[in-house]
Amino acid sequence: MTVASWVLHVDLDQFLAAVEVLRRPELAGRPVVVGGKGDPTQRAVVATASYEARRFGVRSGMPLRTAAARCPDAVFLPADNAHYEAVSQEVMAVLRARPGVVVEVMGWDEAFVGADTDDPEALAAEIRGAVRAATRLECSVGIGDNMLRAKIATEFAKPGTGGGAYRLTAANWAEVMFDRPTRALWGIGAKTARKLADRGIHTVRELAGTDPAALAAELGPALGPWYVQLGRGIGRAEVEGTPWVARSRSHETTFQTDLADWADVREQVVALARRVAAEIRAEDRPAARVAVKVRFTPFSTYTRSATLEAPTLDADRFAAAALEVLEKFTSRRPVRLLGVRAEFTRP
DNA sequence: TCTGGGGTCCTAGGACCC
DNA sequence: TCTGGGGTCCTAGGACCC
Repeated sequence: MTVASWVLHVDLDQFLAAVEVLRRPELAGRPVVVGGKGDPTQRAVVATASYEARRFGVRSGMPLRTAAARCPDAVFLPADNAHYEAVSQEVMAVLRARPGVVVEVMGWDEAFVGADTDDPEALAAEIRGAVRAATRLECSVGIGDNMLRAKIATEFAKPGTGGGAYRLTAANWAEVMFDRPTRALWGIGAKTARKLADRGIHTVRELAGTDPAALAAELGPALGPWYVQLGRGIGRAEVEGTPWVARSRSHETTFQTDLADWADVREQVVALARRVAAEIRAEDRPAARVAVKVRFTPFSTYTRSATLEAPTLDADRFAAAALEVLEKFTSRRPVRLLGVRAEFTRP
């Protein structure tokens, strides 16, 4: 056996629902839907549905109202982000505790692990056991020769389809992926899949065989060639362990009742700006730009932004700048959502 | 059944400068 | 006389992901 460099993608199963069931064991086996304030009559969407709820067709991103229609017996729970963040950190600590590994966190419920080993399946089994022992949570592990393949491999490792781990490398990429739609690739969404289909590219095989320069001309100088690389299973192989430096900080709110009075809109923008300002001050990261997002009824969404005269940590100045940007909007249609974002200077 | 919240990166056009 | 080409910043929008 030779020691090689591997990428493992660790993905917690039905994370939010599983965490809620842990603190309320009587919910085990029941359809559980986590999202919003846990009130399916409110404007909010599903953050995570348990596998039992998914059997009724409940999916992430679906309005809670729809989820309730599909699964009237589901238990609806409010999202408790602070708790999920804490549990997530426990899991990441378990991953980082393995000797010699590099961990790159991708969200609350997933991380890449870079490791040199002659038996990645054994490492995957060790990780699953360690996470289970420390947190009582289940996870699936994708094994790959780069991050793209490891990430996609996780889909084949999930409960119901896989046995907890799955290996996807250059050796079986064509066999496993070539007949699948381009949408199966990490980075190709519904819109891009349609654009590719319009050009006669439906499968991963067809994408892999496309001339990168031709796609550059049609879909952009960077994106076009990148899509072809995705089709070929090529991606970053080095997992980065250095802490992520955020580019921006933002808050947004969807109002349960649209704001019809522009005075209320101004007031809410100031409140959001002050929340953002408090956070960037706590992080000591001055805002260089401010952006304001407005979603009018029914759903048209626009963003306006401006570079500040000088980067600032001052809440009054930041809020004033946000109000100034808000004035770039001239429509006075009812407002469904407001957002304020601070962008940091690039180091 | 009307569509959350928090992010990142890419693209393209225009301004502006040399 | 009304024409060049490159580089960079600013801004808005699009797309994707968790």
